[in-house]
Amino acid sequence: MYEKYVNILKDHSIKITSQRLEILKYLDEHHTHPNVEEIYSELKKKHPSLSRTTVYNSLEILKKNRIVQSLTISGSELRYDIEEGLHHHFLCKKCGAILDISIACPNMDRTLDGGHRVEEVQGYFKGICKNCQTKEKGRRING
Amino acid sequence: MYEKYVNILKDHSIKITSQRLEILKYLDEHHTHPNVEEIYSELKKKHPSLSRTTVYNSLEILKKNRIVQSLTISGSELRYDIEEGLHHHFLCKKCGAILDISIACPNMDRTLDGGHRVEEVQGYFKGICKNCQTKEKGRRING
DNA sequence: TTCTAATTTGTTATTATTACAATTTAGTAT
DNA sequence: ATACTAAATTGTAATAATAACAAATTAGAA
Repeated sequence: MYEKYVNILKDHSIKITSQRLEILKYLDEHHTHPNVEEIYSELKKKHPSLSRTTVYNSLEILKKNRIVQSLTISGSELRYDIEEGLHHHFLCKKCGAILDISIACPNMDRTLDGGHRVEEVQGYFKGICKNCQTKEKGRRING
Repeated sequence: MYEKYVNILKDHSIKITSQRLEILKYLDEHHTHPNVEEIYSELKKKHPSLSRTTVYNSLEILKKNRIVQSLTISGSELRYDIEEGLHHHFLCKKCGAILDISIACPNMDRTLDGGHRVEEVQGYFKGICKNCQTKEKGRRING
């Protein structure tokens, strides 16, 4: 059940702990780009001894190993995402959802003229998501 | 001297105050993407009565009017930038500098398939800037 | 010049994150 | 299997950015 996550940690020579496995599993099963608080409070339900600091520490080591990435799109807190292929993100200003956006971008090959060495690329789009637009229309029609 | 900034505020029907003019002038003359603290402490030198809250409030109203934009690239604090044509940003992980990047990106036309209405687009690149790379090389050669 | 709503100010509150020290544990060597 | 040690976990306390708020001030209209 946790084999997949055990292997990910092994591949990166990261010490295997139940906390790290749970966090990794949570991110793998919830592609909602949760913040630390959400990860912490959800996992705390099943593992009451979990500490917030451990969530911070674990995400940090996973990040250093490029297993997860942190998003600054919200502006007030970091959001976390399993790294699986380059993609961009869309933040809905109305409902707050952060959605994956798969678009081709010529700049995502991590090179850049100007001579800077690019190691990370993040594309952030903000606006109103499809779902919230539908709701808007509905409200207008119905009064 | 402040005419340029007076006009910008007038064009947006924003009440003209000396604080707003100074903040706008500072951003116009310093394209270093400063944070609130930097703007505040710099302007405080010449205008000792300035309050940090005013800097926050002023930037907020300038942002709502799309005169300035805030960047979340640093992850720990908002950085501010005068809005002048779409461009991307590069953050140097070594020296912390945030540099403007002028690259063409097909996604920057603010439309996006998937049905989301895009109102803002920000491209963040992180790595080591040209300048810091030069320093690295120099150090290696000299010992 | 007067008036009023908006702005500025200073302080206090909130929230995300980091620092730190004590306890526990994973994984290696015996 | 056992003992050992460095690393991880935990809980608490500190820090830093931002927001909330109420009183004093001011821009701009009447």
